[in-house]
Amino acid sequence: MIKEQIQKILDSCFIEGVKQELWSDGAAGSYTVELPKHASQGDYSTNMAMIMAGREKKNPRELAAQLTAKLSEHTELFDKVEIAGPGFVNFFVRDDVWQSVIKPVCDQAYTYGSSEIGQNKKVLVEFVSANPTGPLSIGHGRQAVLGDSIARLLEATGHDVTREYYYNDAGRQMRVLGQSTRARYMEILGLESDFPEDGYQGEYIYDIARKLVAEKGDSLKDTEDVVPFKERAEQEIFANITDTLARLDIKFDSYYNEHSLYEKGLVDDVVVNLREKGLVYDLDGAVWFKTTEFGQEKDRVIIKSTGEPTYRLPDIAYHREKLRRGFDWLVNIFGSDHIATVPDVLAGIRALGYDDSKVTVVLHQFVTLTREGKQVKMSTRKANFITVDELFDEVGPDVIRFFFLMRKADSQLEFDLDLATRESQENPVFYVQYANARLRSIQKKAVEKNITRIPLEKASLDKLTLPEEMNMLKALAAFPELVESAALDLSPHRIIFFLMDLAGQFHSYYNRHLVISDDPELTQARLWLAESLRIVFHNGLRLVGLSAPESM
RNA sequence: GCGCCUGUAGCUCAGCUGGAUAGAGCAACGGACUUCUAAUCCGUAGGUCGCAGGUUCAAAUCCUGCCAGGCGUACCA
Repeated sequence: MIKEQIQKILDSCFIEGVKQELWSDGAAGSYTVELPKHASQGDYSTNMAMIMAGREKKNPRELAAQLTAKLSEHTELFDKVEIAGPGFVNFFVRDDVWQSVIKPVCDQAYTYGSSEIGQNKKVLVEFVSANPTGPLSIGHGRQAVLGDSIARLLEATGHDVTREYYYNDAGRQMRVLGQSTRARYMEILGLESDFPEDGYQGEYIYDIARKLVAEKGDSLKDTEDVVPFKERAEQEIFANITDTLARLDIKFDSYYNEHSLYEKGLVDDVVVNLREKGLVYDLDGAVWFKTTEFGQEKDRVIIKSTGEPTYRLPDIAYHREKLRRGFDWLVNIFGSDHIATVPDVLAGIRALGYDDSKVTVVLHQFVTLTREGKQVKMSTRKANFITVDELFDEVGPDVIRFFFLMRKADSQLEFDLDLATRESQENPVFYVQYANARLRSIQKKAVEKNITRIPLEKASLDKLTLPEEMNMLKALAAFPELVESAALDLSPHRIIFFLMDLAGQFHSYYNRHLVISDDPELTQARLWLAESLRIVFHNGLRLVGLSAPESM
């Protein structure tokens, strides 16, 4: 908000200069207000003079001097305005402007940082979307946490968010799951069984088979049909998955079954539609989609010669359906192994006459697991992977969420099992939560000492003059902008880094200065600062689904 | 071969649409608890931002070419 004020003032000075013919309007829209790295360079700076100089072949420092003269008149906001370096103009904002940020923070309390920039735009966030063939692995965990945190950020910025889980219970994978379950069932009964070569070897299949034996005895032993086995396995595994997600405080608004697309004829309809447009053809008994017309290297099969569709076809139908359901923005969270599907789906919806710019795909790289400094290899089929559940039992939801959010999606994420499970105290999540708990503790102490906060209007906030205090106030002021950009860029990791930075500032301040001191006026001012810090810690933690404990 | 992602301190990673002296945590070393929680703090040390060119007043950031790693490149999902 302070940044916006500065931008406005800067714009008006720019226009004024154009009218006075000090410079042309060539630089309009290309100069920026930015945050300098060093305190000596002010609170904000602008590169306007250098941009103008580049276009007009004038001396940047001369232009900067003229700009500075205009800006210096705004004493309601600035202490001073300086020219520096090659032609930067640095703004030094008055202390009382920073001090005044406490009021909106405390007034808005748990809504501080939220906004309406999303304008109620309907967003569908699709994530996890794992087929029910086994428990959620660490890789799914990253996706679950990433998707849910992105959804939370979008909600906080005024979007109308739907969380959706898309799955397929009809494909080859599921048939193998049914066969695997049947084989284990027979095995438990002591009967001959043929475990499929590429079957699911996890212990959980035995659990499901045991339940079947307990419920049905050997009544299924002559059933050649794998469907009852598949259905039972699916039911159990899905219950397990939703339970795991619930433990992480992740809930979906809808589960979309791929099968329903076939039932409604929506898959066939895509083919008919594309055929009308001349974008599909038959070759070698298969049906091909002319993806080359959309900039790709080669055409792709959408229906195999066996008559079965490839994954592309239902995916295209599904995405068209999302758009038909009235969503303005489709956010898909995919693992990097799904890269190949993205261009096909985009080409598909474009071919069908829909706007593919409404689709944003967040691709996250893989999670590598290390234990004792060595990488652990994982495979769902061989069931030698670590599940989200197992991890949960060892470290709890906050550590899981925090670990997965500490990296941007583009980076491969190394999950150090020793660090996560061993000494949980070394974990940075506690560093942030501890700051929140300490702030609460200060407030409790004040109550014990019978010190109650006087109304904010009566507090002498001008007592907050320490550099540490000014820096924290500046961070508080920047929080709403941060939430906005983290939401629009779908980058929850920025919230994490902000919180770690602010926690560092606060811990340092805490060790050096007393909030509750002999000076009653100063104590009041600092108690209000503490309250606004606590609010921002709370809001930041909740925004990415972390808890904000009051004591630790 | 081609496409996407990554390469920044010993390790794990930030660095927003190019900006002025590249940051943090861990690990290492030395300090701080009769004061609001030491799950904390203070200090020291650590860098040719993979390499080479180019664009720009300004490049870790943009462009090109190499090198290294990951994921894809199926009539598997």
